[in-house]
Amino acid sequence: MNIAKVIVDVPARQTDRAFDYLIPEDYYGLVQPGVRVIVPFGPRSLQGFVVGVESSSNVEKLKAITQLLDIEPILNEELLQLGKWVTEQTLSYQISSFQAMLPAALKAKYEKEVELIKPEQLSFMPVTLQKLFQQSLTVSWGNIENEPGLMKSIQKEIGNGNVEVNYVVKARGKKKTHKVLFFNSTNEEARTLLDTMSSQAARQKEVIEFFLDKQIKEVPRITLKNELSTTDSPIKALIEKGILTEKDKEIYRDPHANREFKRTQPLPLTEEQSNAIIPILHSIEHNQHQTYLLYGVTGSGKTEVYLQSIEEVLKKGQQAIVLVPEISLTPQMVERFKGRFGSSVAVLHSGLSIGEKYDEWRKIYRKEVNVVVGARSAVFAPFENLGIIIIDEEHESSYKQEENPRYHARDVAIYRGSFHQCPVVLGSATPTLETFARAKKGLYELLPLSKRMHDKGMPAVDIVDMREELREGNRSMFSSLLFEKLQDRLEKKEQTVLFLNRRGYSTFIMCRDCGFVVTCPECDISLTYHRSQQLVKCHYCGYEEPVVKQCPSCQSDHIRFFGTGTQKVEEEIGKLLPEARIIRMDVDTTSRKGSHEKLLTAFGEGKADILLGTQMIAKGLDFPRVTLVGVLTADTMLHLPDFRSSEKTFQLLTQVSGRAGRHELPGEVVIQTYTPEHYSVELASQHNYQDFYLREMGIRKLHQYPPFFYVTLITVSHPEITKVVAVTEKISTYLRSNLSSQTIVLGPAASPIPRIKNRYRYQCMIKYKDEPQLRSYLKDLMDHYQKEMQQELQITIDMNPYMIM
DNA sequence: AGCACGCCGACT
DNA sequence: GTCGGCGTGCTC
Repeated sequence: MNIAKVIVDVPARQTDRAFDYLIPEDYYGLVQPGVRVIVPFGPRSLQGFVVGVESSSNVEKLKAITQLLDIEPILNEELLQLGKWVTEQTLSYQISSFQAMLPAALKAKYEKEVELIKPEQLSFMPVTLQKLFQQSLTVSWGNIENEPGLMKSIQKEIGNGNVEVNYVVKARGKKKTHKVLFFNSTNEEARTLLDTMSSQAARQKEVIEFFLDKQIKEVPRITLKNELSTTDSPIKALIEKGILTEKDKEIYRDPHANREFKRTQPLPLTEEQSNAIIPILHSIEHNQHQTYLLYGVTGSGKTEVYLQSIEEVLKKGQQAIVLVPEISLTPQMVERFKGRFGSSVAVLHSGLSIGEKYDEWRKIYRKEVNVVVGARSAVFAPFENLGIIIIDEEHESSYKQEENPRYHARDVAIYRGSFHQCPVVLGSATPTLETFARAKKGLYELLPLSKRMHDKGMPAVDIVDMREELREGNRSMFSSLLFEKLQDRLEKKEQTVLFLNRRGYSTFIMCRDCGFVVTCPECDISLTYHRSQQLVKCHYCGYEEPVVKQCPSCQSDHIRFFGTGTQKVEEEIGKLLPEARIIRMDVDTTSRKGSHEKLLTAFGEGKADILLGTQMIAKGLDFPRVTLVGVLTADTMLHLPDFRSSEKTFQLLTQVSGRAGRHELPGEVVIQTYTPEHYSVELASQHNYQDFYLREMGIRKLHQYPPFFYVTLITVSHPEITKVVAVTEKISTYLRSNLSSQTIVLGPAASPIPRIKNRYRYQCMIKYKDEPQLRSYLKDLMDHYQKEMQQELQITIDMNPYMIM
């Protein structure tokens, strides 16, 4: 058993398999599946994952593992197996799946450096080299690659055998440590010590007394110095005498260090909640895998059901994973879990730094916590005795990873739930059609919560037809109804949330004389005007340029800004209601770390009357003084070329409406739209999921979309349009001729965004009911285009797309 | 992904 | 003749 099977850190088709390496004698028994190693690969050094250990290999000339990075496997058997499954399901590379399961800190960083191996030859080398190696024998490649002269001399010395190129693997995540002092004596020893010590050593005595007083055996050096306001010298003396020892001890960066969480007790459950929790508790008790759909409106008390289920799991000595959408990982949510379970909760979300995430992850890995609350990737938390997995707001699109591996957290959760024989609870007021259909079919168990807590009814919703407003001469972005209510709230000192799904100032800029539209030179997308910076930006590639005052095509100055973004609304409110205090939340105001939280806290403290924002304000917020919610244009999403657009609109509107009146004050909702008759708008205003579900299912069935059919989307991109069309054409022909006659292959068709960053994009959509061979055909396709994909051609395959772009 | 190897054009 | 362009194929 001295051969290791290693998956190396090269995400490419040709290297997506295990390579064999010799295990050096020193590492016998230590190299086991799931550990990370450093191995030579061609001329380089790479990080890799050991996936197997065997006693023989078919390869003649084996190289040996250079370094072992983990003493304990970083991926246990279950996770290795899960990684393989994810790879197969999503058609990605094994290495990508492994990396997706671990915190970024564990991903290697590579550096190329040159080393002077014969220092005695230095004096014969050019002065430039002598200077270069003056400080150290190794110099990073970055220092020389941009200096052609230096490069030449280095190359010559490499030829002479005096200098060598090394590829070093650098760890990214550093464990943060601090110095801790350990007290080695018993109390009695210490007392006799105190007597025998010289009276000169007053400071040292103080230190010993400190340990005796506090009855502790260890203390961080910093703490000791602060408490006794002493210096290093007495400590050093004690260390030399052997009374104290000093060690580096790992500490965790605690993102919630300065926050107190008030401990909460389980709340009495309503009858509905009790009915919902009974089957879950039953599954927990009997180690049964079952997927539940906790179907409850906003404010119906889903969280309490989660909390009490987890409590049961913890009582059994098992662990729990709670997934929440990235955006709702607000302090409010974290607070509820930390409040109930205290320090046994780890929190994982994108707001943490790489180091902080690593720390939280290690708490899980070392079983120091039993509960993890986190976004999508937390589904891979390395717990070994899972008792429950909860996915809150199951319908949220952020559970789908939009890069390789393109996995859906819900699928992973159910897979792990089956492995651990534990329940998976999906919670939502507006479940995805797929999930609700499965619940209806009995594949999942439906647990309804129909009533809002504290007998609060759903807020009243008014739909305003903006075409009507226009006919009556109201050209502003506020209907008279919404404006009236807005004024009313300002007078009553109550708060309003305004929702608009577009950032920036205006959505497109057109010349009224010749019809010229300002578009991105690299993407076929109109540019958005950002007024505060006087720039136009592309929301897809980030391109920006100064705003034009004259039409670039006909020089006319009849330039007009069409469409409305958050910036424009902010400005407009400023004009109409100058006394209103507004907080604007969109990508532009929340890109800095922590700003998201800061803005919400400010709003919660009543520092503003109006919260204006995009998508990101729709979820999870719960502010008692919000009594009015306005949706400025409900149909922005409705007309996207995506079979889920109605569903997404319905979910969003329902979600937003749920923000109003969650507490004592009754809430009102105003939805402005140009298509008031559309069923997603109408049914959302009535909070009527059931009818929406039936209506939408009819449409899905008619057009052969999920949940009736599976969908796979292939996107081809290349700088030349002819190439893109040709390849997409070939792919669809190939699939058509190989797949069953019930399967529908659509395309080639231009993608909804036909060009991004100078690359043309075409798509081919496969709709199928049963196609067991599909994955292998797609693999063959990828193999066939492998060479071209190493150059300009890009083919992405999404086995269950959530965005058709 | 890198990198070496290898085969064709413009130059000391 | 050689230096260097990037197409091709390999990495245990």
